[in-house]
Amino acid sequence: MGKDRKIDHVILGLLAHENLTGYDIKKMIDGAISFFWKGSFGSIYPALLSLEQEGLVVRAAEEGTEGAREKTVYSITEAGRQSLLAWLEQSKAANDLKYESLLKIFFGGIAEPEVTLKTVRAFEKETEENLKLLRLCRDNLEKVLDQKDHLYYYLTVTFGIRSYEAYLKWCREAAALLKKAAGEKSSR
Amino acid sequence: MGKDRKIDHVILGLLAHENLTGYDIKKMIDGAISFFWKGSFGSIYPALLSLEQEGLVVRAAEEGTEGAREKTVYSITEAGRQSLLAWLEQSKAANDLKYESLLKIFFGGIAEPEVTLKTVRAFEKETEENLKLLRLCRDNLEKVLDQKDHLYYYLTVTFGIRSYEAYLKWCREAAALLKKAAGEKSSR
DNA sequence: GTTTAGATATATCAAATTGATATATCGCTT
DNA sequence: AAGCGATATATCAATTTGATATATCTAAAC
Repeated sequence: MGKDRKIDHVILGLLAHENLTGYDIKKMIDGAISFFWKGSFGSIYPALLSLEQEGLVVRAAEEGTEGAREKTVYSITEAGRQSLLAWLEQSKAANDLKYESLLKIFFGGIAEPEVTLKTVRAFEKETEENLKLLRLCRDNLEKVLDQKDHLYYYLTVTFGIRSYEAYLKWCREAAALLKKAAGEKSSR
Repeated sequence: MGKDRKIDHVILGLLAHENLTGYDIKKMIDGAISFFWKGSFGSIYPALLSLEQEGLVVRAAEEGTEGAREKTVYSITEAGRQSLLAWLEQSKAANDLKYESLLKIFFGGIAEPEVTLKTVRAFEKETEENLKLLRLCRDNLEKVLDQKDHLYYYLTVTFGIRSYEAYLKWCREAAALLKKAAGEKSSR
């Protein structure tokens, strides 16, 4: 059973690029990968302590401790890099989704079609906003695509864009079917 | 804080349609909604006890207890139906995704492009299989679309199909870019 | 100059969830 | 009669969330 902490891979992956504090890690997750992965302080800080004990990360040397505010910058070790690589190389991956919107749509038969139509509209609006952000992101990335790691970031962003575009197309179809259902109901 | 159990809505939604045991609920989740929502026995059984205490479900009258194997069939109450409806009517919804595949792709720069290409291929294969199943599902549903609840089931299935189709399109683009990156590397 | 608001930084906790394991019965085949 | 897979419930450690608490630093506002 033991060793099932997904957050470890996120932390090691981010630290493989640069030294970070727990707070920095949270910011990175929220900024760069939140559209397909989330993480909270409550999992990050305990995981950092645990990774340190396992020797996969170490506290980075502090420059100028003088009067500096207390913070713990972490750095990945060679063992950490190996662990990360081992995870990357097993191409199997668990993709777990929890779409509360779809759950509401699935159970829509319990309420009037208008209720589900509202759920679809809310989902559509949220998706439009997310899509707008990701497109901005992509436009910026395309200017620097030649640089080493940017291809990989670009790939995840285009995944998000393709997905969101498909969601929006579906939203329009779904809304049309629900309006039809609402119409049939009222004209009986 | 309290009352944050998403599994409650799944259970109530399923019970709104028919009486079920905890085991039945697990089977329903696995069969009908697993492509966008999962649930384990470890959350279902405790939730059923809790919902019973809150008066949202009751143990259904057993027919022919004679020699029948022990099982607990649950039934939704009027209060349960109201609770479910209240949840449906607030169109806000939390959609939480955990794509381990994308996480591996995001951190792909640490390994050779071939490693990420393998991850994309594995994701593509899994998606193709899922898509095949959902298309079968849709074909069967289209024959009975006139029936009450089937529209809502159909909507979630088409959501899955549209998403998976978009994933596959992206997989091909991603594979092409990764092959190019691998080629540039070897010809330096 | 000082209050105040927002960002930085870490820690902790109850509640929810996962994934595994344990236990036992039933129905079917060998 | 043995064995296997499905039915059925329960439990537990480990993980994760989301909230809350605490404290400092920075910059703007007054």
